Amino acid sequence: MNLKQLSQMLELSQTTVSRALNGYPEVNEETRRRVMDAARRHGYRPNPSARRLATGKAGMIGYVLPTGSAVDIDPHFVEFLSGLGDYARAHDFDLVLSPADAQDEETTYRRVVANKQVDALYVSSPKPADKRIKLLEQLGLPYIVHGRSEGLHFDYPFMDIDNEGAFHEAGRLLVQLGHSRIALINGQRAETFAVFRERGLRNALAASGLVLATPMIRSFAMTEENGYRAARSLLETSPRPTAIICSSLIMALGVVRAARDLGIEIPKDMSLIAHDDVFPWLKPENFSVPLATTRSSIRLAGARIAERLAARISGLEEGKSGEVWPVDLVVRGSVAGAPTRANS
Amino acid sequence: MNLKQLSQMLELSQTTVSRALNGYPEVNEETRRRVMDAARRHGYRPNPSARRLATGKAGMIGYVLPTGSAVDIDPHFVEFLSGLGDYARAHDFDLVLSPADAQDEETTYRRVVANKQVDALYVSSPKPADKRIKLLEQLGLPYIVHGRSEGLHFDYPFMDIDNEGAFHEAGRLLVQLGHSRIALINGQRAETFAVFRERGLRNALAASGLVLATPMIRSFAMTEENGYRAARSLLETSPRPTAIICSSLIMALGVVRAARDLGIEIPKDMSLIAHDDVFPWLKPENFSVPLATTRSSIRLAGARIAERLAARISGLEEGKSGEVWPVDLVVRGSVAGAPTRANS
DNA sequence: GGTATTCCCCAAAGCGCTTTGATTATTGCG
DNA sequence: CGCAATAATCAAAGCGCTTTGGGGAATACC
Repeated sequence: MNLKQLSQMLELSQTTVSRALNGYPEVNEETRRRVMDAARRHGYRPNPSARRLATGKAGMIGYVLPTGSAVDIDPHFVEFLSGLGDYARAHDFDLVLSPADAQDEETTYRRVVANKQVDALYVSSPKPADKRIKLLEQLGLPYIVHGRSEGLHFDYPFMDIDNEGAFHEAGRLLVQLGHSRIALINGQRAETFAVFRERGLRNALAASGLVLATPMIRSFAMTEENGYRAARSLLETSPRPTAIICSSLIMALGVVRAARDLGIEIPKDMSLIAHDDVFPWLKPENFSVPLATTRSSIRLAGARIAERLAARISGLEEGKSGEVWPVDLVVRGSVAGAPTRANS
Repeated sequence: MNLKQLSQMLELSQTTVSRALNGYPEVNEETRRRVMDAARRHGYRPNPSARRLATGKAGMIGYVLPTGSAVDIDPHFVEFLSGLGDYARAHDFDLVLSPADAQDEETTYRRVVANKQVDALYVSSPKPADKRIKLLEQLGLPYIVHGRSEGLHFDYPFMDIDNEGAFHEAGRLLVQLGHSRIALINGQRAETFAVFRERGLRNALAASGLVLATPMIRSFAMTEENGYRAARSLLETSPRPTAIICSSLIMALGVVRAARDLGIEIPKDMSLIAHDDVFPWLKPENFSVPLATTRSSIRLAGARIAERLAARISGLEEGKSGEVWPVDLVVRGSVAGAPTRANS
């Protein structure tokens, strides 16, 4: 069933039917009702390709997916996607993933924009001075960044959580509990969130006259194995840290394993706080010692970004406004006062 | 730069230019070279919407993504996607995710097909007698199922791993090591893979005159927490199982935690084997006791499915052939002989 | 030499929609 | 009553591509 057939059936022109369906004012309300009704009854659905060709609007939002044998999409993505998908379903648009060579995403961005394949894009895992943001700004397609870049000389629309504040809080708590040797196991430095988290922790320590020394920082891709290695190398120094703050629950698994291997008890010998993006399949309260976390649902972020993208597409949202969500600090059994000298 | 401009520039008709570019035979090789060359130089890219409208081909493959507040996309999906994305990038097509209400995926499938939004679909997590397969068969769009259904009275194209064989092997190994009380912590029964795995294990036991009794089976969504609960409930019975086979690495985390809580040592008191889909962020060899696994890369499966979908789209692959990949059994420290009576 | 092939290329007709520019009723106003 | 304004509809022109159905020129065949 296409427009032509429908309009013949109604003995109206395609123009009128099209307008009736798309809510244009220059059509009699009675007629509109008739049209809407017939469309529903016959299950008429405008052909998206035709509509796209005519309007230039795609009804889809896009994401450039970095791929390559060396590239691992991380499991956070799927949670984010859940949120995005929820909103997208409710508002009837699809998502296009355009795989790109991780070495050369620019080509793909340009292609997607030039072809008008999508109405908006979202950008994730922004790096400091991220080129993709510059590019999109220049290409003029609506977009939102999930996270933040740094050192860009213009504003851009983003949605981020307060990584700095979160790790500041976490650090402050540890300091209050008497810890002074606090280590950080972070995600890769190339990611802006890692920069912010480090900064937050550093400032928290500085506020009490403490220093976050380079040897107390590890930055790696967030795998269990890297968490283990980082923790091990930290805990084998002397004097060892009495507390670790860690950027992901998955890494925290490795940290816990390292502590166990070394006979270090949590929280007696060492406190541990990790950032929790809220996975349904791995919960901090179920760690052998319930894990204190800085918590923020990445899924909700996905839904919010979808919402804002939709608003931008339809012109309801403009400007370059950034949005920063606060992060909860959830204290659980993995934190305790710093061990007394006798223990350490 | 569009076809019209390009053809004017070359002083050729759009027909000829189009044909030259798409490799049709009725064009002079010399002309073709000229055209190809000009197209490259001017960065001409056919507008996909127009092409789609004209040909009905979309240049995209689709996936209907079940969503809803109660639905969790599981982390396996992202690994699968990595593989799919790798292939898609290399062969220049995009992926469309169409979010659907998990309660009513049919509507979305119909829409996607009716609109010709994609050239092919892939279906994951098939259930026994999966309705989606019937529907697609009837709608006539190329598709491939990742996994298998059961009880369908027709053939369909699928790619699956040998779940039955894998758990058969795993079971056989345990039996050979003297285990007789073997428990299964499985994924949800609604998933066909869970049915196959149970069957594999059951047959392995039966081959030695043993029985996989219902009280020795647990079936839940594959989260750490469910792994813990299942293991706990199994290990608190008496006599308790001396070995557990578990359907996922994530669940295995919970199993290990349960064993630890109960003071049960792996592998001395209990052997453990889990299925490993190969995540970059969680590796079985890094469990506190290296975990024996049945291993199969879900990422490779993604790439293979993309390949087959592409072949189907271009008519290179036909028929309903299923493809079953063998699964490696990787023995590591988490398996040992059954404990002697004194220990159990 | 004339006719049949083959080789290249073209004009034009879609694909299904939106939108512009008119056209035909209807109503309002002096 | 006549003319302007308003409302409601339509025909037709794109959007950028593929593909059908020819057609002219060069080559082959008898």
